[in-house]
Amino acid sequence: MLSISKKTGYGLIAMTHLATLADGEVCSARDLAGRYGMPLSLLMNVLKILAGGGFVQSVRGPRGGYRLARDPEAITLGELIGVLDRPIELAECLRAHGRGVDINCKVRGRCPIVDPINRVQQQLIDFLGGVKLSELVRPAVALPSEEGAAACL
Amino acid sequence: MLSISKKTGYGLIAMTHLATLADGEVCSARDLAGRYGMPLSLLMNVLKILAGGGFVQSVRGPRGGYRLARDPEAITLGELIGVLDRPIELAECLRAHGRGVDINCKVRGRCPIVDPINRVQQQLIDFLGGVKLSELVRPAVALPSEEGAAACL
DNA sequence: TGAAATAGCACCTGACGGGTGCTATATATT
DNA sequence: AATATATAGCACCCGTCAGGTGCTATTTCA
Repeated sequence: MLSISKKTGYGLIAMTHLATLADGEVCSARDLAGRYGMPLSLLMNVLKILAGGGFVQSVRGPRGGYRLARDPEAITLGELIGVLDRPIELAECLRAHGRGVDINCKVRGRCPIVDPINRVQQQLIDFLGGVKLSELVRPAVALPSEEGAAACL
Repeated sequence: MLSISKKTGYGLIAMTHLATLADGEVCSARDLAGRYGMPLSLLMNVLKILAGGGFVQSVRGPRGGYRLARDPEAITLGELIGVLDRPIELAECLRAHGRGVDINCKVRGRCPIVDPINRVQQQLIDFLGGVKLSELVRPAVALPSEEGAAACL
């Protein structure tokens, strides 16, 4: 399937919102979930992963929440997908060993499409690695209301 | 998940092999399955789908098999993924209504990432739609042996 | 007539995406 | 100190679907 998981979708929504915050400001998971109609506990899982990956900083306690830990210019769509979903891997045999092709296949004869698919995969990785979070925020529509629903992802 | 399904993988292997056949020659599903170690009945499903989609022609009866129905130059990776896997759709809300954005979301407020993701998706579609089967075949390694195994996809 | 091939079902099964709930821990406010 | 609000970290459930198997019908060459 060539699609983005809901986890990644929720993560992207959260990240784009956090990117609109003023310096030092934080936003709670509850707030984010309420704004965009995302399931709270699932969003917390996502934010936890993002915190572990160094994408967001968490502030505990009342008035706590999350803020971006890095410049939106320095975060790419490829990275986020890699952390929230899984590293981009068009085929099992193309494990991300740097840029090499790893053969897990129980192939005696060579599979005719490993090389071509690997080429395509590299282009895909390069492409997604070039899409910055800041670009996703550009027409940034920060929702003002407390309640909305984004069940689309 | 950003990956190619096994069905698509099997289909690609089959198509690349068929692309190496001489004019008028056919290759049976059994032969293909044997060469590349693909499960026969599953491959037959795949070939059936490809036949239905007008990508290959089927010849029934003994000495029958499959051949390409179109010029490898006129078949794109994007098309094959669309038929064997499903149309490329990064998010549910981005149904392939031509090029428009369709909102299935139960969104009251606007989801902040629909537009950016749609842009990315379009670029992805354009990219995969530009990869021709003929390009995948280029270093074409047609397996000579009767038996091999390509369990990598 | 029989063997070799595709055509077309129906069905099984394991993995995983998506989601929920509970408990522990940190911290600001009172 | 107490309490309320937040994150942290689990354990677990469930429906869907990719991946795969098996059987039967149909076509067609030898």
